[in-house]
Amino acid sequence: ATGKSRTHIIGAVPGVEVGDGFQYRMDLNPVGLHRPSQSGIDYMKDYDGELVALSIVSSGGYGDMLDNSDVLIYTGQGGNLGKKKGKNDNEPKDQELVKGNLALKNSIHKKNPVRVIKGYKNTTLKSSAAAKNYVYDGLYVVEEYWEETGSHGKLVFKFKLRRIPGQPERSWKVVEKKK
Amino acid sequence: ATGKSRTHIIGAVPGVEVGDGFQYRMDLNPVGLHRPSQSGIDYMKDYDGELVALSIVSSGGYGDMLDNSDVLIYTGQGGNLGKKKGKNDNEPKDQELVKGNLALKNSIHKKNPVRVIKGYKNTTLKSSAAAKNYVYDGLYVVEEYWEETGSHGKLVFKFKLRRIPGQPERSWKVVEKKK
DNA sequence: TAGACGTAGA
DNA sequence: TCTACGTCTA
Repeated sequence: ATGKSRTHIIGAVPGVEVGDGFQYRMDLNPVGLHRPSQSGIDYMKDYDGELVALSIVSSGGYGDMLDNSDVLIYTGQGGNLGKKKGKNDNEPKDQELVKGNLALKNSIHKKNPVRVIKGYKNTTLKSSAAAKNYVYDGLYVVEEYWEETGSHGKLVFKFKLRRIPGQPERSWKVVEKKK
Repeated sequence: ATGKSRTHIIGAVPGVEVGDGFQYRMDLNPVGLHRPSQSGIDYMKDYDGELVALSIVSSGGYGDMLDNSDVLIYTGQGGNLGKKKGKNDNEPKDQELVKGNLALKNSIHKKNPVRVIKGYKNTTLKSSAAAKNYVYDGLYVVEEYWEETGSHGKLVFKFKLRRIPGQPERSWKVVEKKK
């Protein structure tokens, strides 16, 4: 919470441990966990020019499950899946294999660790009185991806991530809070 | 920076002194300085049912001057003055004497103190290495307001605030930073 | 310059 | 549900 680092860190971030909680998306930036203020996928250009994924935030905004298993299915970005406020461009469209989606795909064969932050908006962590909406869940690898056709008939990417073994167990309990 | 207070505080906020700096708009919320995440005017319903202004953030986004004098001219909200990203509703329109604008107007005869936070986006405070984009400038009273017609031909409100005497001098120096 | 799993309050 | 002087990266 000092100045601003904003470095492209691959893998574990010094000083950040599994279970660390943060109140706002933007609090993830200065510690180096996840730089974008809204986008769910952070990525960088690798030494060979390929995009690789650095971290993802899974907040349930795209309908992805948030359990404590070691497998996470993450929906790609784009296609107007987020609840748009813009009046005109709400029409769903095909997702494209670019930017964050392309980075996640590349990370499959790169086998690089990807940080996962889970967002529990409108929920309360049992062990914490203060509002910690985002919790660092540890390092994952991207195992595979596939295409689906949403109920709206448009293309959607799904990425299957698996938590790397040997990391601290997640002991916190998530409790739904009625808004 | 603990939990969240979010109380409707009129006047000075305990623990916050003139010159205190904050990095993000949202950092102003938990300390009780200014609750809205984007809106420039915070207000509440007074005991008599009238809206009164609690605080304003002057970031220069509406073209207001930011000097160190004791008088501040603040532009009302609404009318699509902020640089809109929405594609369709960019058309400027008359500002209305409601919400924050009405609260500022009422504060004239209420004579209640209004907190002023000055935003120096894309600038650096000489005395601070870390990014402190928002600085608490102290308590002001709203002396008068008037209407203007913008270059676009639409109605705009202007509020004249005067810094209450006897508060600490502001010693920091603002230096423009090329982006 | 525009897009993105943002936020708070009315 | 929508507005609001947001904030980051590409």
